[in-house]
Amino acid sequence: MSNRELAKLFKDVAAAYVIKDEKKFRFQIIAYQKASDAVSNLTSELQDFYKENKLDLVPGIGKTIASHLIELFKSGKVKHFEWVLKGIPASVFVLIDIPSFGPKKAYKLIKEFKLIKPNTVINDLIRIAKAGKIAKLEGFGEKSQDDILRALSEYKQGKGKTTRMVLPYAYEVAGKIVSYLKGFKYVKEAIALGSIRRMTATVGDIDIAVTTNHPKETIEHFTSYPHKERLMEKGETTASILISGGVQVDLMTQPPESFGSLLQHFTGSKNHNVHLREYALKKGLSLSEYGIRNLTKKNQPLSKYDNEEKFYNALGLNWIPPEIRENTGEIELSALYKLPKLVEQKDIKGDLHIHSNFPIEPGHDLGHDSIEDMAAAAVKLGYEYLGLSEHNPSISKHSASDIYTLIKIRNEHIEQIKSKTKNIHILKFLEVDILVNGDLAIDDKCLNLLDGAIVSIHSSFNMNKEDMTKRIIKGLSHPKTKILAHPTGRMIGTRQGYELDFQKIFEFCRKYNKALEINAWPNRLDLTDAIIRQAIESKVKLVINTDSHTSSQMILMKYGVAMARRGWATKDDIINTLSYSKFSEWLKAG
DNA sequence: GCCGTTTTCGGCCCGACTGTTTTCAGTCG
Repeated sequence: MSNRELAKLFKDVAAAYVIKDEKKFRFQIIAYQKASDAVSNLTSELQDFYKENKLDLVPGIGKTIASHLIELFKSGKVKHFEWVLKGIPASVFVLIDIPSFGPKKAYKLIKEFKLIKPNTVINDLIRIAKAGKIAKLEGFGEKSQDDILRALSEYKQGKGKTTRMVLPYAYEVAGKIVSYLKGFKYVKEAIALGSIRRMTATVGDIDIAVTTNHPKETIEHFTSYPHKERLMEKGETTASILISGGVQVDLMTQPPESFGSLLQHFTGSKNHNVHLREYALKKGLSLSEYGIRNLTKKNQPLSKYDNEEKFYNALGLNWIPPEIRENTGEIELSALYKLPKLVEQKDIKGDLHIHSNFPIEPGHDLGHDSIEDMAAAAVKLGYEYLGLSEHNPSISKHSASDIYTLIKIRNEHIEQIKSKTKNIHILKFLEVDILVNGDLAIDDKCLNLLDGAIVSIHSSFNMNKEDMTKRIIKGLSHPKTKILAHPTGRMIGTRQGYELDFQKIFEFCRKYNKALEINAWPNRLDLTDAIIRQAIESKVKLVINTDSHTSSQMILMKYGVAMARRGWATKDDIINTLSYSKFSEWLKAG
């Protein structure tokens, strides 16, 4: 069973407990919801943990659930789950995947109208709603009947399940709304929070916080946003709208004196906040977006915090960078004042994965701008060095000697530019294909013309884990090979990326001094944050590159840096924070 | 059912909003 299916199973078990007796099973419900959440955020398959006898390593899975899982993987079913789910029609579990439907509402409707067929339940319920039968039920009314009807038809049309936005796009959309809000006279500060501030690779909905002493007028202004498609909710301090493209935007307001707690609360993540509040409770403190309440003394006024650092400090913690607020140990380390100093954009000294428009007749896409333009952009960014790494000349169109000549011509051209350009070091790289059998696309003679090779997979993506791992390690084995580009090959939203045995890749890279790339391209963001962290724990060096095909794309570096930060990378973990002389040493070292 | 820098027992985040209600239940983040 896949993680997705297991997460759904745990979610269903939690829902079944809610239906059975919410009070009695209160903590089982929390436990199964947590387990579901944990499994869906896992980067490797839970079944692999089982095979390696490591289920107990998964946070949120304890002894009881682990034993249920073992039973499940061995026999395909779990007696305890069957008991919990007994008597609840399968159609209930279809409905609870639809926004605004929880276990209670779903069960009540299913029971009332005897909708036991899971495949037809949505259409059946739509028909019943249209006939006006739901409004007559106790606890329902005309309004909720309309809401149900809309939720069901939106779900049927595939809305609500809208694909997540890539981070840079969400950033841009949020930026527009933020400036719209900042243009309003009563808004003091406006900032995008949530997953945008944490810089997750994809963003579901856009969260924005503002400080104002006039929340009512501000919410009025927000809900009249010109690109609004529909108002979702509007209260005294918060509101939600749907904008074109089906993107949900949530607004939260606070007066300026509570800006710190507002930032903290609305940045999340949810798991970070839950854990932080549990941590605070042990000290007798209760946290909310309004501030901190001391529970140990009676009638204490709420302590307010106008900035976030003071808020964390009040809990005995160092301020925690948003990118690592995922409840993966950051709170405990912060309490010990031992958080790592994460890499910053200003630490980056060069970009090594750049495609110019030099006519090298590559097998894949060529860049659009000249080497001179790329170099100028690098200077502007304050870099010390730039690695030119067009794709290798097409091996289907050219003979080995043609390829050698093409690379040589490019080298000569680079030398000419180098003699004119004194303020940046230009390196002769190439992005070389790793062929199906693990050989590199160009021969030793060609490779020896280079300062270094970046290697990557651009064909036969559908290999199994073992074969792909072998293929990549073979490709990395050449002494000129220094970097593995976009290691998983994923394309967000369109291609899943191949599976690799990362422990083997890490081992090889550490032993032979190879770096794994963090590719900053918006649809790639590859490596992912979780694998970056594992790589760092395995003491593997990383490099952050933009894979730019125009000079203007080189500013995308910040998204690569963000992924590195999410993976807890410090400056020392990133090769292209080295000065040019240190970097050259690394390049030449075997 | 999970978990541990006061704990292997005894805790378990906090609040907003909506609709259907006259004080609350359900859902969401």
